[in-house]
Parts: sequence; C-alpha cells; structure tokens
Amino acid sequence: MPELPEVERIRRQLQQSLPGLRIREVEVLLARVVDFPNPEEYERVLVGKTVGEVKRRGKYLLLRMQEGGVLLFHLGMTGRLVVVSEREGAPLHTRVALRLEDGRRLLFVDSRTFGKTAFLPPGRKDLYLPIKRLGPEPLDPAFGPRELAKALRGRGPVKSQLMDQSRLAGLGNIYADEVLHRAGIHPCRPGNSLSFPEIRRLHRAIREVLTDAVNKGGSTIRDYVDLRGEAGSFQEHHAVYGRAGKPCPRCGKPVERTKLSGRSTHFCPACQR
DNA sequence: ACTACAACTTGGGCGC
DNA sequence: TGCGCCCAAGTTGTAG
Repeated sequence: MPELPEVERIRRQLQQSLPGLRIREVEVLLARVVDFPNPEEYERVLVGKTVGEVKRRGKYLLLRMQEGGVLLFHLGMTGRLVVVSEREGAPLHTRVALRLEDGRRLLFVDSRTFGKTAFLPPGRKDLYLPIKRLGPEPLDPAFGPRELAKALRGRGPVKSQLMDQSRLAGLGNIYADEVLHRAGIHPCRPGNSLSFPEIRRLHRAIREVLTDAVNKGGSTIRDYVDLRGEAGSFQEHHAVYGRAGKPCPRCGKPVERTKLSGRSTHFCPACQR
C-alpha cells in the first residue's frame, strides 16, 4: 500500500520517537523478510546499535545508526511499523521485533510478506541495488519539470512510467492515477507525447497531490495505518482512485476503470486527454 | 531496449 | 456456512 506519502508520514513519526534509543534485542520471526545479510547476522549486528536520523528514499525507510550503517525497511503492500509498550503483545503477522532500551519494541508487521528489511553496513549503501537504482525524489526542490521530462522518455504509457521507481521514486498505483487526473492527462498517453506545458502541469500536480496527501496522513484503502495505528484520510479526497462509476469531481462524468500493465487504472474520460 | 505477465503471499469480499 | 474466484498500496524476474 504504502506509497511516498504513507512512508513519509511514518518516517516523521519514527524521527520523533526513536533517535537516541539503543537496540537491546533483535528477533527475526520470519527469515525471508530479511534481505541482507542473513537473518542471524542481521540480528547479531543490530544489537547494541543506537538509532540516529530517520530518512526516506522513495518508498524505503532508512534508519541511520549512530555507530554507522543503515537499518532499512520496505513496507511492500501490507507492511506496518508499530511501537508497543513493554507489556503489550505483538500483533499477528509480526515478522521482526526490535526491543529498545526503554523497554518498548519496534515491530515490523506484514501479513502478505511483500515487505523487506535489511541492514546495510557502514559505507555500503551502494551494495543494495534497489536503492541505487531509484530515480529522483519528486518532493526534492531540485526536481523540476526538466527532470520530469527526462523521466518520461520513451513511448510507454505515462502512468507506467510514473510508477517505474527507476524513473521517479515514490509514486504507486493510487498517486499515479490521482496525479494524472489533477493534470488532466490520460494514463495511456505515451510519455514522450506530452508537450512541455503538459509536463509542467503534471509536475505541479505531482507536488500538490503528494504534499496534500502527506498532510492528510496518506491514504488508507484497507491496511495502512501510521506508527500510532491511525488511518490516513486522503482517500476521502481521491478524485478517481477507487471511484469507478462515481462522478468525476471536476466534470461530473462517471470515472472509468481499466487495466494498464496489470494494474487497475482509474481516470475521467472527459477531463483526461 | 522495450513491454507484458507471472510469481511471490495472505486475506477480504462477493456470488452461488 | 462454505467454496471458489477475483481483487489488493509493490517489486522482481522472465519471456516475447
């Protein structure tokens, strides 16, 4: 589920509660969620480390350790991070548990197990290819229409290009649909067919939708909750995603749903050209 | 180098 | 109630 706004929400909450805390114990409950190194080494190497700054890159959460190295999480479709007090039990589908020095535990919970975690040793962030391959950050001030134009090279559908993490980091199925609606661009348009004014509109739409979504706590379709267990509210503002057959908020015509490279795609046939 | 699709996995919702 | 089918916020690997 979690796309850039949801991950950013969680990042901010982690940044408020974790830095300065030491990890006392690490328990991997499902080995295959650990991408690197092997689960035993992951457990061993994290014990005694102190959490520093919490960063985000695309949909990845990066917990810098003060001693060096980075603890990484990708939430996949249903992944959650939860902080529980000393006496609270771990929820169903807890995959990794980190006990902190204040007694609380940081839990990685994921029913579908598409999520991943890894520990990247100091100075070895480049060894983790998924991160190395990520495209630019859409909310980075340096990301302008020119950078977007670069991401939209080639004649594939613009929506697929927006979701391609190596072209642009952070957009998934929900926000790709929402952004294209706000810009008035049809999801099936070849990326390289967009005029520069259209690119500027799309660039603006990306910044506006993502910023707005972060401020509204992200979108909760089914599973997403933030660190405190609270759902987002941006789904109430979706113009097209999940609204097939309902009126387009701009023109009132029914929103259509189709399939584009295997993903359900929502758009207004009247507003999006 | 493209695009399309299956695979990974669990669970919810729907029709019968 | 239950079974079977379809669907789901993501990524990766393979086939064409």
